[in-house]
Amino acid sequence: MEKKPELCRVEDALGILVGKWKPIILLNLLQEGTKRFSELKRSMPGITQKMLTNQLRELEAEDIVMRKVYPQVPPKVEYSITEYGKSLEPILEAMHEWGVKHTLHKMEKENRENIQ
Amino acid sequence: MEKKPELCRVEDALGILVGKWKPIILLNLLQEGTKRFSELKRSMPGITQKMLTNQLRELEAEDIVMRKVYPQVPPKVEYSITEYGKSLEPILEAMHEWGVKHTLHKMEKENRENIQ
DNA sequence: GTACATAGTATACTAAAAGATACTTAGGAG
DNA sequence: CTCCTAAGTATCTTTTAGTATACTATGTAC
Repeated sequence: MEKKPELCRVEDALGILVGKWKPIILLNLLQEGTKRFSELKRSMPGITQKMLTNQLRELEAEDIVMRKVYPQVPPKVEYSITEYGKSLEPILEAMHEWGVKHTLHKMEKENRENIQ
Repeated sequence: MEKKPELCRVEDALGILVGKWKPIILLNLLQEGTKRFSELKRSMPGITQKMLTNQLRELEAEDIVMRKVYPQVPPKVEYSITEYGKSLEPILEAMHEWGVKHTLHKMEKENRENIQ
């Protein structure tokens, strides 16, 4: 672990991943490659137009997501993960694995508590 | 990457790490081993009593942090990372490394934009 | 000329997280 | 007896995140 907390950049990574929909968006795009706005929306039941646009814009600003506009009517906009964005994959993977273990850990704990 | 988004546990890990002070607390305890409440507070300028208690309680509830009360007056309470909590270290480490790269990436990007 | 489609924006609202500030508890020092 | 200490609680206000709903632009099909 880093010895100089003042140089700690954990929060930078966290800042990019945090947001109710960002991990879902990233996982979605990592799995499917490229998706249109409407496809993304359909695959995230419950998200509003505004939120999806919002979160995509933030990811775009950090160079994690690419936005490609086709000059057509009705509009067509495609989103995909940038090469740079793919560097987040190991972190997401590690978090997912940890999350799975944590779910088990919590279940075990609950069992112990219920027995006593 | 996991093929079944409905089984995705990324958010569980995220949920535990998120909070304005949690990463700082965790890093602090990982580096220093065990600390008293007041020591933690001193090493985090700007945090309020309430917030520190709050975040520690949440970490304790997830079995990440251990709380040891000495029955004295004035009170003495020590906090430390649990064995289980240490399993978060690789994630924090990965995030820190990524964060460092991201800082460089952003600087390069800004330079490119300023030149043009 | 009206309706439809997609990818938005605008505005108002609610809920959740964080911050500021004051109060509590009980033994020991003076 | 009054003050000090450490580790809290309690209450209130502010800030930020997220939701709901309505509106817009424009080429094509009918």
